[in-house]
Amino acid sequence: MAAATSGPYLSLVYSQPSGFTVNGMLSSHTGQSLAHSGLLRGDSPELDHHHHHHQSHNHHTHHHQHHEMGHEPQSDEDTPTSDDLEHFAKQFKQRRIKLGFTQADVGLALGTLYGNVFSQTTICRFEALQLSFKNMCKLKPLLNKWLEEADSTTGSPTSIDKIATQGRKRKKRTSIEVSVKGALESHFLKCPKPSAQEINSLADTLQLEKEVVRVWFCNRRQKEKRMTPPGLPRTPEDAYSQVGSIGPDTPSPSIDLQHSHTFS
DNA sequence: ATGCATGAGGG
DNA sequence: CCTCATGCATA
Repeated sequence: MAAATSGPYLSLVYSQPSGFTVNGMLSSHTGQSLAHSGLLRGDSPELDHHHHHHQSHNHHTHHHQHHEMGHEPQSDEDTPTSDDLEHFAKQFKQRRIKLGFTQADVGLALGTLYGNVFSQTTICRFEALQLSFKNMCKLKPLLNKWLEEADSTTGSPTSIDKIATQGRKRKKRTSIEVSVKGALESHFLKCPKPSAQEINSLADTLQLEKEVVRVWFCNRRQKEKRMTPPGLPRTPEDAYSQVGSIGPDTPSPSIDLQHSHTFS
């Protein structure tokens, strides 16, 4: 291991992922195979304008065409609610495990099915609802589709694929000491969006690179935007109680963040 | 399962 | 610079 701690990472050529393999055509499709449209991972064309859609809220702006509703939650073409996502995530994980697949397997399978490969990390975060509401909505259909395939396909020959991405040397993960983390968190509470100057000062005080501090704040903000915000104990306790008189569902963590758009 | 990181897109 | 989607590397 010649990896030094926090060594100078050079900007080498990056083996861009654009060479996504479009193979993976399952030849054992009992049903009908579908031709997916090549969608690069990095598209993100959906830019919610300046309208903050609240989580757990449907804001169908222009949809005067055909409205079918009054039955099951989310059939295929409607924005799910936070609760729907939560339930789906649970179901998904359970089924996935039952079928004997790992999170990594699913990520790969999605790549084979749609051309969009996902990492174990993303699947994990989806199951744990640790993604933004929008991101969850985007991934749900994909995972749902996978579920159908996985359980319907009897003894499918799981195809394997290798994703060769990574030609550039990634900076080694900086390990921030617990005490330093605590300091950062304190500052975050005071000011979640410090200016460059503030960041510089902090970096100097904590003896960290400015970039590290900046990124830390960015990541911290993202965490606040997750569906399952940090510091919100899901009371893992009393989760094994299989009482038959359980409620219809679990209390939805309807959280509302996302605001403060008042310049600096 | 999660921490730190990269990169695209937008100002 | 920020947000946001995503993931390598690591605990």
